[in-house]
Amino acid sequence: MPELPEVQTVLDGFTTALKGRRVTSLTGLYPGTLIIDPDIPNEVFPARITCAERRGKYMLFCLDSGYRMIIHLRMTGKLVYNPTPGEYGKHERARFELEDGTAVHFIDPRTFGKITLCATENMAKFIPELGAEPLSKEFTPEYCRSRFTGKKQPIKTALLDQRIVAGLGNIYVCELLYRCGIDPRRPAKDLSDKELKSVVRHTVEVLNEAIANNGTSISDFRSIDDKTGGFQDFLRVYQKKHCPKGHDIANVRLGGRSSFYCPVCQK
DNA sequence: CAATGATCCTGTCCGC
DNA sequence: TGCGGACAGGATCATT
Repeated sequence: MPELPEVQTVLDGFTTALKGRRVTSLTGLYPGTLIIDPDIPNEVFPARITCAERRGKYMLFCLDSGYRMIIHLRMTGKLVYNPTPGEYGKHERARFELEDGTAVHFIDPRTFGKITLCATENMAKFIPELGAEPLSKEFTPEYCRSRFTGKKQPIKTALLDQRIVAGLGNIYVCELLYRCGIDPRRPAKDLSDKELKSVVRHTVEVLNEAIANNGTSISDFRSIDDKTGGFQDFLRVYQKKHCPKGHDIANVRLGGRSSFYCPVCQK
């Protein structure tokens, strides 16, 4: 499931694959996958991508036709560059055709992923409120304190809230809390300043390690070249039976999500 | 306003 | 072997 490091990996690959190339068309192949802002005409393509950035788990693109594109992979979305054009299996939900005849396929078995085309001034309508980028200087212990004050919900749930921190998902929150030695069930408001410092430090640490390894290939995550990520080899608690120290891992549901932690190491 | 729950969707895995 | 059911979960919407 793509979280910040996986989205960054896909974005880098997609940008590289499309660098200097003209996209001749974008075709939606499943109802609801391709969303088009009613304020824009249909002539979005052909176009070149002139800029690409990530915001949380959203990929944002500028097109030289003057419009914007937003891609969210949700659970199972993948972008696959295919140098030999043609059909691409039953889970293909959208297709970018390039002028040289190659294509990028949007593959998404569970169909939650979305590609949005919109006018620049309408961007905000298609992107929800997002909190701090965890790899920016905005993400500090003081920021966490301000957002966690009065929050009774578990720290795990608060960190998954994209309005508080943008880009974290279930895997990395489980992992960073293990590194912090913090029980995921603890109310967010109860964390000490020292613990918030630890949360920030370990969030940055785990995300940077994952990015360096091209993400985590749990489920079926692949980069655009269909390569697996490598961070799954470094997971310490997520879907594990034992933590690195040999203790049994517990799995509780918090906010409807399975939450792996070590009852001995995390207090 | 905060917190919880249902929803979307399909591949995978488990038990019988 | 095959079937039903539980499970996975990001974001959104509805409910408490």
